[in-house]
Amino acid sequence: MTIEPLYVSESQQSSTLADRVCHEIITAIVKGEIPAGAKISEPELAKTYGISRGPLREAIRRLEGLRLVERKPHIGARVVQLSVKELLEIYRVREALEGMACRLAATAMPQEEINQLRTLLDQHQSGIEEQEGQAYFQKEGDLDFHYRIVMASGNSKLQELLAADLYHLVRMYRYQFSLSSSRPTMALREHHQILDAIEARDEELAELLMRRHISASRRNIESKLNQS
Amino acid sequence: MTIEPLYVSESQQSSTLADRVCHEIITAIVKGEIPAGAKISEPELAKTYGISRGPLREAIRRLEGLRLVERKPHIGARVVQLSVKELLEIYRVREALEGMACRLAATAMPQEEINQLRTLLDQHQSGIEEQEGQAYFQKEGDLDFHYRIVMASGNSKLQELLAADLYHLVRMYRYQFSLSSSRPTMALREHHQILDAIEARDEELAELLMRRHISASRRNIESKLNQS
DNA sequence: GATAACAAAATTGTCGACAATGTTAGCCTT
DNA sequence: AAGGCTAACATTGTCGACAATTTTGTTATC
Repeated sequence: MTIEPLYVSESQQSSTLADRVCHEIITAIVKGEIPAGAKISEPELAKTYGISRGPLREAIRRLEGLRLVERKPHIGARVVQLSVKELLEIYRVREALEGMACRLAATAMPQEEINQLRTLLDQHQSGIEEQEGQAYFQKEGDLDFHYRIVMASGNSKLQELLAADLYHLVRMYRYQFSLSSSRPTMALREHHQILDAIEARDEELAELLMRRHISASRRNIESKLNQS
Repeated sequence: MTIEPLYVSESQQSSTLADRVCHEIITAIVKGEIPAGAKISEPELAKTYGISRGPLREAIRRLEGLRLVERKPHIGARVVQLSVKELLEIYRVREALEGMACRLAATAMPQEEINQLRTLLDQHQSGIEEQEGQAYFQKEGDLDFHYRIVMASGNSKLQELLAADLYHLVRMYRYQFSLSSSRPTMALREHHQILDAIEARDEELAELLMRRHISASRRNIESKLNQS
């Protein structure tokens, strides 16, 4: 049984070419099939996806808004070039936004969802112990936990900014830098503590723990990438 | 030989129609010239701005990413409908993001910029005392202070999310709900305190004060709009 | 051999026309 | 008269062609 990545609106029967292709390109960029920094050729991509340049350009405009590509007038669009500096910046943003999300979730998350999330964490535990699919759990599983907290905040603006915008970039970094938390056991324990605070309806603590959790990840990455 | 006005400046020399018209539409939406909740007719708008539907649709795709319009396939785009609930949600996001921005600014803001910002606050003081142009200072002046803090954070992701995305919506609300801080003196004092904390390089305090400042604005709006 | 100017090719930007879908108005049935 | 069906209309979605701009390649000059 695989955990459905909820944040990927999948199989998109969006009925419009631009929307459908937009999602396909997002996936391709996140997975590195279209490499970072690569130029996006409109005629080439149009042929690849079998559509005309009209809808494709609309899709690119959307990707521009998601900060997955950068466009210069009359020159063209390039996939964003990932840098360590920007990755660390994103973690600062996550620390702020997910901290707030966690604070709100402490008030708004129904007990039923808390129980479900606890079950999910237990599955992650199994995943780590078995060493099987560890990479999966560390990557997508971690993001799944964070995703559920954000959704539980009940704040649609937070949900949009994090789940719809930022997580694409986060996943892109994980794929391409092969970033996996080198501290899965520690991270899992922190997830449990965060959930404890939410269940205790302790806003202050919930926010504090989430911020520490993300801050620790940031410092972890920082030291790992600085030493090279 | 015709003499072109060299300083068309304000009207975005973006060299591409889609970009130029996009900015024009943003302004029109923020100011309410295209009212909230209104349907966006592509043929009509295309005629208004004297362009064809191609670039216009690209502009609309961009507005969609900025959350200024909502699009439904085969039905069309509408300007977002502002609600009190969403306004309060935005203030939660600002509390989190600008709190973080303020924390970073406490480390990164050069003394020179701090001095300039202090001067700006003194001008705001004069504005309030004279009662002349009070509305201006309360609206745009307040946002100007916050804008400078965000820029001083040195975090490009924060800058994008706040300055490029969120502030459009904030300004839209201010225009259309005629929201002006009913506590200009208090707000100005808080601005000074925040700047004091930054000058003292006290990250913790700077973040705390900014969060309180925005939280107070939120509660102020909350009580004012709930009583009606 | 290097550089600058020019010409050719490729790419992006824009437009108008056609196809697909959604909406509306009128007619028929009950 | 009310409700549903149908056809005409309007709007959105898609496409191919043309214009404007940038990039590339060539040639001529120093």
